[in-house]
Amino acid sequence: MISFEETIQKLRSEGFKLTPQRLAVIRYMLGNTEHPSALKIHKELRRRYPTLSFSTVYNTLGMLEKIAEVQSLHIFDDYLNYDPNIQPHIHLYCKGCGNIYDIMFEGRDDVVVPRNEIEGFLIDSIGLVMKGTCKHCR
Amino acid sequence: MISFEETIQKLRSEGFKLTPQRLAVIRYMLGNTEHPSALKIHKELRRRYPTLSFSTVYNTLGMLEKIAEVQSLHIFDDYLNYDPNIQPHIHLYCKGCGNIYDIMFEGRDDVVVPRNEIEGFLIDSIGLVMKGTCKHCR
DNA sequence: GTACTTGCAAACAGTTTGCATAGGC
DNA sequence: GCCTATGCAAACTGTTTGCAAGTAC
Repeated sequence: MISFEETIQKLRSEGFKLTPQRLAVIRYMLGNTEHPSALKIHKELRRRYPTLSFSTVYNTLGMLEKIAEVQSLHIFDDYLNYDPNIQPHIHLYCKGCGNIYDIMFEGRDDVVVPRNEIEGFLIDSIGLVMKGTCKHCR
Repeated sequence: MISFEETIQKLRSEGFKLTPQRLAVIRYMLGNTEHPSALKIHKELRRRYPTLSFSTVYNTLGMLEKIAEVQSLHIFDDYLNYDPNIQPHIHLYCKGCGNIYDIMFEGRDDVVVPRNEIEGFLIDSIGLVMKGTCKHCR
């Protein structure tokens, strides 16, 4: 998600209707670096849109994920987090403050993943999954 | 999970009882590089242990995870996979054959994560989450 | 006016739990 | 024999779906 206009444009061109609920989710996610859960998004937006339902939040996030304006993250066991940053990047979850920090590739073609420490962050566990095509299947 | 004896030893010393069901799960996981799901484990073992229940499979996997002889993996959206390899390593899931390949750190202190290709594997997406403690919380 | 979207409630699926019975030690 | 483990079924939880009413276009 780069800008409001670009996202709106893409939705229009794909035939999605611009409802107030969808626009609210889009505005909430734009530039949001907190990696909110669906619950958090729903709770926050409900203050201004009291009838906003969970299914609409999920529907909108699913729509944004389908047009690649948002990605869902499996950081915790029991729910998903959503990220408007769709560039390839790395997540550091701090067990102390609960923050989720981003490390970008920043134009580089690779990132060095250390076993112990990265940018002052002390690593307990590394979960790295890549999806794609193996050499036998190419 | 390095060996049968070492795992048995650890369970005994932690006060866990060695039931046929638990031994079956342990034998099934030992050296298994397929990253099976609980469903797969249950289905396979049920051929020899027709009354083996899902809850016992989950209970046993939970026990093995607690004593750090197994780790659970969030590779897919809808279920967990289990891995007896508890060394830090990387998973490559091939959309073609469905295999999950391991890349070990192999004594090194870091792994270079490229954006496009690794060991002949063509990368579509990278999911990397590290958990630990940030510099402010140390 | 015609779809598509919403909001509610019910369904869904993987995992977890409660409890009476079974069995390791 | 004691106490934990098992197996069944029911509960749980985040997410998804069905459908009547509402609304963007």
